[in-house]
Amino acid sequence: MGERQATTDGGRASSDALPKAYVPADVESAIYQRWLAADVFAPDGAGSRANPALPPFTIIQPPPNITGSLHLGHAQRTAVEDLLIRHARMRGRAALFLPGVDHASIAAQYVLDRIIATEGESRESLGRERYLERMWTFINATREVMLGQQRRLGASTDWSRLRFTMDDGSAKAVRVAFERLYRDGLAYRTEALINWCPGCRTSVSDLETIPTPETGTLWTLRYHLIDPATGEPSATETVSVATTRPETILGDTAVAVHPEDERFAAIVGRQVRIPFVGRDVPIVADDAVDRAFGTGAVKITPAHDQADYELAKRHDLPMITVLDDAAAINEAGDGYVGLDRLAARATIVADLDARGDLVGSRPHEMLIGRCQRSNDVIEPRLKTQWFLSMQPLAERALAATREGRTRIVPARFEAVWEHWLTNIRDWNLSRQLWWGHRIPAWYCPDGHVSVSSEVGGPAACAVCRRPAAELVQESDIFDTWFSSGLWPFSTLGWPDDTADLNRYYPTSVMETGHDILFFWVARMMMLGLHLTNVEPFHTIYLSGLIRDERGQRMSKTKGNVVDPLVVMDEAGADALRFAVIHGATPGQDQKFGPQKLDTGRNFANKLWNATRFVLGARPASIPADAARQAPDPAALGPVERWIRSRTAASIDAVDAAIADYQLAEVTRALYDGIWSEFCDWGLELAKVRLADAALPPAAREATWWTLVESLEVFVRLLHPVMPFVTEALWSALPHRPDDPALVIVAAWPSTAGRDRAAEAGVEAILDLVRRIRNVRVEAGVPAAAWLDARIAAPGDANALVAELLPQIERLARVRATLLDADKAKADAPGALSVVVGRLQASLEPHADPAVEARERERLSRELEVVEGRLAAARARVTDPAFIGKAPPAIVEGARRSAADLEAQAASLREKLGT
RNA sequence: GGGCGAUUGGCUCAGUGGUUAGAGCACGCGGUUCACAUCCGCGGGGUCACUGGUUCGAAUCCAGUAUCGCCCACCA
Repeated sequence: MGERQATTDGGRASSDALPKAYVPADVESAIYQRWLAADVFAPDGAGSRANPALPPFTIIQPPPNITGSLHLGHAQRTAVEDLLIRHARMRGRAALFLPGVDHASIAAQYVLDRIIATEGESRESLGRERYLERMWTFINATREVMLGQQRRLGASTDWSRLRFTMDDGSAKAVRVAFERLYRDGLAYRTEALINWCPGCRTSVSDLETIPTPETGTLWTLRYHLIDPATGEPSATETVSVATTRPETILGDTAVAVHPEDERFAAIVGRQVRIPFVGRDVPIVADDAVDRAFGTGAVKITPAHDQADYELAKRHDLPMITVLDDAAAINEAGDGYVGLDRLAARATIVADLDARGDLVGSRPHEMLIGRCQRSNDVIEPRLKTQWFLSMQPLAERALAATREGRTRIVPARFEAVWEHWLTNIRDWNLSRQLWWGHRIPAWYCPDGHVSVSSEVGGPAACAVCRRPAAELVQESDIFDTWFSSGLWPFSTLGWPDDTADLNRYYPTSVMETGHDILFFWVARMMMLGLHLTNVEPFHTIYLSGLIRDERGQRMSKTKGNVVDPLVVMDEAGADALRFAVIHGATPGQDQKFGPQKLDTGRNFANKLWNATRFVLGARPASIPADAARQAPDPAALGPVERWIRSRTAASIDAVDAAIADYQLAEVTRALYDGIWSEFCDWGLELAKVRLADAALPPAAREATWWTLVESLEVFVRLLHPVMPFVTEALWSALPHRPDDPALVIVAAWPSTAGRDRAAEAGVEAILDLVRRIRNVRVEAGVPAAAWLDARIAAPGDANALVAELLPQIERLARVRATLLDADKAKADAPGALSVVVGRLQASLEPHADPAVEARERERLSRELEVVEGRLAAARARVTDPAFIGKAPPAIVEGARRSAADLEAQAASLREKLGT
């Protein structure tokens, strides 16, 4: 299959092949090809090492819109998903990461319309068939760009299962789902008030209508009451109403007042005449009217206002549509027919003024609904459309999270989830677009409705059995989110009873941005529960949004979109992945600037060079092709035990962070573990034994195998975050015969446990080294100078210090003499004193009075600090409230720390001679 | 109008009750240490937004305030 066998051919311990710095681009692409060749992405691929006894782990990728190239937000999502998948894969789970693309009907049409407009064409000029052909050409091009970006990022998606929301499988799922929902009485067709976008010429959902603040005008105008005696409008009796949309008076069918408003009590039940259209309409009383707003009386336009629509239904008022598809006045608007809504508004205001019925106007702050896509002002309109009853579906979705079958990360979004699902309104499924799934409903000349999931439609009218030839299919298509809502199971073969559906459904984690929690996640949950009877995923992981350096949302119109490809060209995919995961606090937006990439790039380089060093430091007694072996326990020194224990600590930290979805914490733990501990201290300490020709070979071999072992663990731990550099290093490291050739399918590390005693012992020595370095600098000792040092350690620490004296010498740049524990006090005059914990050192610089003076000053400052802390510590341990109420372990800790400080202060005082 | 989030060093952010609040970047000083200058060593820098409360103990819990941001909502 691949160019390698399933296992390594033993070690290849050599640094010759590794260049001095990690250079990503060419390495990355070669590695991706190796993964593909080894067939490791598919959970059932030839290279899979999944344990069949373990449950599978499935992530269905949120399908990006087909319309364009990916941005940093996609890169972050993919990085997070891929991290989870790679981790699960290494844990031995059959890990399916299923890729896909969304047809994005309204967004795609919007983009294509603008493209063809530059060619002098339009939707209408092309016609439905040619338009759709054009769309397929368009998306076939963009799709390749997007998939290339995913590969570049290292997404370990199973390309054999790539899906598209417009492919045959999705189309079938859509038809069957709709038929089920229709039969179950949840999908229904009715005339209702919908959000109409005149620019896109389609209805849009509530979620796609963006409330936008705007300063409009609030006009006050008056209607004349009908004189009951004459049946004609009275010249004197009027009622004033306030409106921001005067053109809608053409569709007014009532005036409403509050039932308890005494100002209007006398006229409730009377009629007013609507100007221009000459219609007489009633004055009704309704609680919904706000007495304090405007004049207290409100004109009612049921066909073009949500609140008016609700009120009209309560009062059984007629509903008159006055706007057409282009939002121009239709034939109901008498003298204004054909005028655009805004032109009509101006004309009507002028005409009212001319009649003397315009009472006044003032600027008015308000929220205007605008189209998420085209930014046109949305007009509410009456239309016959398909809707989906949401309440029964929402209840099950709510139960799933309330009862813990699905968990939302971070948990605070559960409150948002609750609120939205408990106040949910029915979903308008119909779109007057062409690009998408056509609603599988057929109408017969008698108006009967037939819904069918058959490709060819129903054989006959479901009601009157008229033949299919006489039926006409609905021309509307589905809201693009309808097919998206089926995604977790349509991708696995639903509605067919497929092997994939049985094995990988329900899926594991749904990762996506918190901005589409309602658009998408809630709908997948509701449709999934209804259609498959099970929660489609057990965890919803919500990512934050990526913003630019100034905290602004990235958007094409702002021109601040960062192209992941450009970023990866500069710093590599690993660096980008590290950066976006490093900032990935669940649900929290992150700002992204180029400087954040440096951390990841440098980190990859650091690990790269650490590996180069280790490979190059192989003792001559170990053959270059030796298979990896565990270090001989009998030959381990304190340093080796410390390295192994700290490596185990890193495993624990990473495991805990992943289990809790604290992915940023994963990068932090690894950065600290690899750089600050393993490289800064582990390797430096290990160099001493590796270079000591006087030691028996077994000791040096144990040190080297310890380094190899830790490095190998770190490479595996880091692989889900930085897959490329770790894969490159994996092939350079020696392995056991049964290790796989690729780290992507290597086993996740497990810990043999910590060695707390070794950690504490070495940690104390590291503290001593740190303090010596610090003192040297403060005393102005030249960095290159070697000082004589006398080191004192109390009884039980003495042996360890003795054993690690060479390491202390190297790291602190001193020539050390270890004093007998009994005679530990003797400081030479003029020496630099170091006191840390229970260890002491005195350094003897070249005789220099200036250094001596600085040294006394330094010790006084240090004593001051120690005494301050000591005072606080004493106060605490003598406080009866503290002793009585704090847990014993805390009290004990405080006592110990007070005693240490006391000893330290005493020794400092002695050195100062006070 | 309701809800949520943020507020910690110059910048970007960790840190949900326990000694002395951390990191990266930036900054200052020093460095030809044989893995790495994409580096090494040392250092300066924070009354944890504010006010009050709970507690032996608060950046952390509670209440309120302020500023910024987001979500939801049919005052025409």
